[in-house]
Amino acid sequence: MEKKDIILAAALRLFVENGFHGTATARIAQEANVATGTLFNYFRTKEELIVALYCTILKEMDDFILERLESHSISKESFRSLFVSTLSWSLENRDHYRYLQQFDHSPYFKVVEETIAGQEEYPLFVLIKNGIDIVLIKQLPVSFIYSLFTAQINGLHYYIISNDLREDKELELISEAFEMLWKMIED
Amino acid sequence: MEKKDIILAAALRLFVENGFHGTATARIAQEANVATGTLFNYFRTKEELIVALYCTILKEMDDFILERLESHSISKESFRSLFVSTLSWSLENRDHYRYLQQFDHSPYFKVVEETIAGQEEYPLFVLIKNGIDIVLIKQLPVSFIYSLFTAQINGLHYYIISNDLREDKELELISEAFEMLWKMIED
DNA sequence: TATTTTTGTGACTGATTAGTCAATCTTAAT
DNA sequence: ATTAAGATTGACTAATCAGTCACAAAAATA
Repeated sequence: MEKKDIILAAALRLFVENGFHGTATARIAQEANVATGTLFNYFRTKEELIVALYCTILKEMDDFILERLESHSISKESFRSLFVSTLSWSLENRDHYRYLQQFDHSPYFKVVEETIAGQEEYPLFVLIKNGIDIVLIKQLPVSFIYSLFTAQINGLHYYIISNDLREDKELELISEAFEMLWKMIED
Repeated sequence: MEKKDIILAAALRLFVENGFHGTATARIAQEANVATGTLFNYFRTKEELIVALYCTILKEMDDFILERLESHSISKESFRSLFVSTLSWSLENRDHYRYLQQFDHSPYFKVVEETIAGQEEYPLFVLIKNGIDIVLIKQLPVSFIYSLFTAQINGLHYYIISNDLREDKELELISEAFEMLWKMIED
C-alpha cells in the first residue's frame, strides 16, 4: 500500500499544478520515483487514478471531521463542530481541497455522480436532516440547506486563502461566519 | 466577428463536455465548420482561446446583470436585483456558468488572476463596499461579504440544477434564499 | 477589369501521450 | 540453495495533439 500512496500523493501535486490532462502519467511516475509500468499496476487507467484519488481524499476529509465530532447530539454545537472541522481540514490540506473542487467542476464529476454514494450519506447531510426534523433548522428541503451550508464553507475558504490572515484572525472569522450561517438557517 | 463567435460557441460546448485538454483544437474547428488554420487566425494559441472565452462570458454576464439593475441606489432592492439577475442568467445559460466554474477551479485561473481586473471592479463588489460604508451591511471586510454573497449564489444554483424545480417553485426559492442571505449580512 | 489585401484552407510535422509487455529483480516458501 | 510467485522496470508503439505554412479563395480597392 506504500507505493500506491506515494503515487497518489505525486498525482495530487501535479494535477493541482497542471490539471488532469496537463499531467502525463509518465510525469506522475517520475515524481513518485517509480516506473511508468508500476503506475499501471496499481491503476488500470489514468481515469481510474483520477477517480481513486478523489475518493481517497473525500474519505480522508470525512474521517477527520467525524473524529473531531465529540457530541452526537443534534445541536448547534454539532453543526459548529462540522463547520469548523471542515474549514480546518480545508486550510491544512489546501491541495487536497483544491483537488476536490477541481474534480467537482470538471467533466470527470459525472463519472462519479452515479457510482459513489450521494450526499445522503455524508455526516453533515444526516445532521441537517435531523436538525430539520426536530425543528432546530428552518423547514426547507434538506439538500437545499446542505447546499447553502457547503457553499458558505467554500466562500469562507476562498476568502481566507485569498487574503492570508493571521491565525487568530482566521479563527475569529470562522466563528463569525458560522454565527452568520446559523442565523440564516435556524428556525 | 461572426466566425470568431461561432468558434467560441463551439469551444464552449466541447470544453464543458470534455474538458480543456479533452478537447482537440481540430475538433473545435470541425464543430464550428471552419478549418484548423482558421481557428489559429482568430486565436494565436489554444490557451488564448480558453482565456478569451472566459473573458467573453464574464462580460456577457456582467452586461446582463447591469442591464437589469434599475435603481442605482444603495438599497436592499439593489442587492436583490443583483442576486436575482445573476441567478436568472446562470440558469438560462448553464453551459456558460459551468464554464466559468470549470475555469475558476482549473490551473488556468492563475493565468487570469493577475491580468484581468480583480473583483474590485464588479458591480456587486462596489455595491457591497457602499453598503458597508452607509452601515446597511455588517462592518466586515468587503471581499469577505463578497465571497459569502457569491457563495450563496453558487450554492443555490447548484441546488436548483440538481433538483430541477418548477418555474414558480424556483422563483420562490430564489426569493427565500435572498432573504436568508440578507438576514445574514445586514447590519 | 486588374491588382492588392484580407481571410480561409487542410495536409503536414515534430512532439507528446496512454498504455503494453518481455525481461529483470525481490521476496518468501520449501 | 532452489524454486516459484509476485512486483518492478523502461524501452517501445500506435495514436493524438497543437500549431504551421504554402497556397487559394474572397473581398476590397483602384
